[in-house]
Amino acid sequence: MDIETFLKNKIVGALQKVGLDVLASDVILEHPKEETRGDYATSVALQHAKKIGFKPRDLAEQIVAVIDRDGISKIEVAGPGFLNIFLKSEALQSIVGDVIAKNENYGRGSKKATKVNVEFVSANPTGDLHLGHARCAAIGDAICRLYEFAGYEITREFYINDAGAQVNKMGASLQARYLNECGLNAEVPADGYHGLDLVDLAKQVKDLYGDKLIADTKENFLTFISEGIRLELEKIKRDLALFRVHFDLYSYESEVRKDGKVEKTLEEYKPFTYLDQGATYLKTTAFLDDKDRPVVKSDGSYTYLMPDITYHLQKLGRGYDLLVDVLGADHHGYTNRMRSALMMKGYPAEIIDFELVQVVRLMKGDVEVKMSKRGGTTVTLRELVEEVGVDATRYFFAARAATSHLDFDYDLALEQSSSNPVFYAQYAHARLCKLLETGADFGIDISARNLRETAEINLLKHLQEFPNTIEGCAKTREPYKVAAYIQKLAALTHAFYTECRVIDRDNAELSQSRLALCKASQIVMRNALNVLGVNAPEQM
RNA sequence: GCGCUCGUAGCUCAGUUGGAUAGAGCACCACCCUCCUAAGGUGGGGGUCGGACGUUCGAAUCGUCUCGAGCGCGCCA
Repeated sequence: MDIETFLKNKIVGALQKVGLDVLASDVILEHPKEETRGDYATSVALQHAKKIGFKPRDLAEQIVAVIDRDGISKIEVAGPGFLNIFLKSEALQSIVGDVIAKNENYGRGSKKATKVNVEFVSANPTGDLHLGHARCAAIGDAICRLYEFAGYEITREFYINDAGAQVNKMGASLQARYLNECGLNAEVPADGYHGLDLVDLAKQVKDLYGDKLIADTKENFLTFISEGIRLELEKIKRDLALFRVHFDLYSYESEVRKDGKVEKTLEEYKPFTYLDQGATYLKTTAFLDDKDRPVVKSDGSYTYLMPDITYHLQKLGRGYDLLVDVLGADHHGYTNRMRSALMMKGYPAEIIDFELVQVVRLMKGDVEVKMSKRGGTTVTLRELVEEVGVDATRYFFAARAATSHLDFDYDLALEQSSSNPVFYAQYAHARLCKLLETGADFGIDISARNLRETAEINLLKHLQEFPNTIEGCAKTREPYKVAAYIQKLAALTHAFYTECRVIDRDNAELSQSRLALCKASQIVMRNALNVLGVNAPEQM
């Protein structure tokens, strides 16, 4: 049993003796910043005193009087009624053996029955992935990794809008570029895609088809669209792989629309639709929306919303307990429409959740970098990765709350010093690996019984928090808190390294205990970095 | 006008769902290698938590109002 559960059970037991029924899961243990306040502190007495007509301090005194002291060296009442708990050192030292035994599974949550579908990136197949997609990819994948590590069953899904107006524009733009490649005059439409990446695709199309597509026929146009989508998607998948993001499922809008599935869905929504000026509206205001939304235009074609609803219902039909859509923050108006539409079918509002990812500004010093070097309109994911690397990019994007605007500091991401958080964490891991290698002949003492320095104890306590951190971050989908955990772990590791000499030929027993702590810390650092999709190098 | 996301140190951001003296990193200043990676560590200055009122033992956190920023409010996606 881990220490926190062990303590919580003791507290619950004590509360029972006083006549209060409290669940162990409702007991909140804190880690006081000041050592004088113990290894753990809790405010249970303040929270529950009123229920039985006690003053908080009196209840706290009662708890101290009756609590089982096994494993506890000291427990005292402080301030308005906090309980400060001091552990016996053996209790803390036992963490080391626990971590080493579980190794790559330390921190992994128990298997949950919840099946979660996370849809993210879902970029239109009309151009390269850019900065915004990169942040969505980093956050989306980190959320998935968090969920998986915490024990949830997850599906990573990418939705491809291959049927709307956007792909028609892309097809027309590609056609113009192709004609240019064939030495003919043609202009990319004003509202088309002017990026130079389409020139590359046009060359590829020409290599495949020669000049067979020159004639301006419907059939040829459809070929430009299908080939364009295929090639764009190939690039997107290649860039995602480079970024270490892999999807379980790619879903196509064209598939969603097949076999009258959208028509059927529309039919099912009949009780919630009405006609206005030739267009069909969905009564989303009956639920959470502030405005009804058109689903069929007056020309008979669907708005984007209709196939989107069909698609979400199809996802739910596959048996997920929760859908998560990771979207750019400018899509926030979309959330209530979709949620309302699902509620019309009887789903609870919580069946779907949205992660709104705020914009990224790329900064070089005080100057914002807006344009891509290659003449494109924005900086692409590929460029970013080539310049600063996958690890730094993923870490920086995942290390901030999705809802907050992010300034990505180019120079900082490249810096090889403690200023750069990624470097700082990876360096801590490499240092631990080096110590373990150098001290390999000592062997490791899993009991870690010689650890008692402040730097050692602080590190032990932090290692102990890892499983709870994972559990909590997964529930709230906040990978940036894992990054915060990593930074603290790195700081404690470096402090330990400086203050405690690990390999000491004159004191083998102490060395064995400290090497065990190194091993445990190395495991936790590696597991934590892995949650963010960042490598843990063994040497630097 | 309505809605969403925000407003915390000079800068970038946390703040464990209402707890003790509001934290971290960067930047700045001063220290620490005869010894495992100084690619590191220790210490220091720096705050009207945008503002006001309210809720209670207790508010950066919850409520109302207000000021400011960004985004959204289409038979676009």
